[in-house]
Amino acid sequence: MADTNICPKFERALSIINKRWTGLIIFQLLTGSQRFCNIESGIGISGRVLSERLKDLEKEGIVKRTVYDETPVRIEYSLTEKGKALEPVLREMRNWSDQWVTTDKHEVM
Amino acid sequence: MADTNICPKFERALSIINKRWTGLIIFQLLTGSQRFCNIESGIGISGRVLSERLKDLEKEGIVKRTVYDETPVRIEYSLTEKGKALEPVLREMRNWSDQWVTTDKHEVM
DNA sequence: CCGTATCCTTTCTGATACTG
DNA sequence: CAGTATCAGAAAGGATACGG
Repeated sequence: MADTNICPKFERALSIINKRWTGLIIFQLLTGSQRFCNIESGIGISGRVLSERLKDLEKEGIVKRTVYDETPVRIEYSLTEKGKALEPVLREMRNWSDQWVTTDKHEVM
Repeated sequence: MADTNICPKFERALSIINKRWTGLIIFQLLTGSQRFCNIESGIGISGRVLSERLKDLEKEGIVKRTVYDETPVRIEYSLTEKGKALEPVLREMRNWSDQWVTTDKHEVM
């Protein structure tokens, strides 16, 4: 993507996580397994995009898709170890936003 | 933007930081003040977009633009307190990428 | 419920060219 | 050096409709 040379791994991490919705999806999954429609309504993402993101994250080994063979079938998404390891990142982000971000959106950039 | 209800501040933070290049720009600025062209060549961003991002970040109070009245004039960009406070976020991200991200790009998503 | 396929609109980006 | 303006192509997003 952007092949600079500062730090390839870091840049790659950014390209994974720094996509729209991804942060919210992981944030949501940190609270536990979720079904597709829960995530969808939980963060207000469209189905098409959520599907896309979940597949990306699955491919990256951050999210795991589990099929419970009940009737009707139940499918849940959860974080892998790699995904859970992102918790500190999100936590720090959360701290930062609590401290520095104002809610009054004078002008949303 | 995405008006869900999980955590407005957090979502806002994401919308600020989760834009392409922003992470890298801040990462770069954490090493100290930089001039426009340094950032530009440092991370391989086009001037047009860098200019845009810097203005965004300035408006958010994350980056400060300082004009040194020399001849020729010198302009440097640096992080504000709010910007520096992002260091832990980036640091955790860095840790995570060191631990979990592989460089072999089987297929860059 | 859990998606995928299509289509259409909006946004983003980079290249280029041009000021102070 | 430090940008801004324009422009055209690429990418991303949402809505809808449909299938397993």
